[in-house]
Amino acid sequence: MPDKKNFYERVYEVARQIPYGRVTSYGAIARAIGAAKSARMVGFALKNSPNDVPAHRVLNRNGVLTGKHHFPGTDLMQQLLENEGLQVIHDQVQDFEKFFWDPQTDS
DNA sequence: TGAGTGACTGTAA
DNA sequence: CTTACAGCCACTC
Repeated sequence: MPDKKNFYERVYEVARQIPYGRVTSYGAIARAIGAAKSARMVGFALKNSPNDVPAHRVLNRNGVLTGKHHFPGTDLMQQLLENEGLQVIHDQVQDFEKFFWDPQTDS
C-alpha cells in the first residue's frame, strides 16, 4: 500500500517531465502512473502539487483550463500557458492536439 | 467506519 | 457533429 502514497509522487514526477510549451491531460498522466481510472485524483494531486510542478500544463482531455479557477489570481494559468507560446482563447488551448504531449510516448 | 466530493473520461442519445 | 449521463478511484469530513 506504500504504492498508494507514491500516487502523488508519481503524478508530480510525470507532470515535471512535461516539456516547455507542451501540455497533457489528466487521463494521460493517470495512465502513465497506472491509475487510468483515477484521472480525477490526478487533479486533486496537482492541487497539492509543489511549486516545482507545472500544473498549469495539465488540462482536461478537451484542452480546456478546467483548473484555472483553482489557480491564484484569475488568469494566472492562462497567462502561464500563453507565456510558453501557447494560444489560449476562452480558457481553451488552440491546437491542443498539436501541443499535446503523451508521458508514455515521451516525445 | 461511513458517506460525500472532485483540476476527469468514455460511451450513449 | 454536439450534448448528456454514469462510472471510477483516492482523499477529506
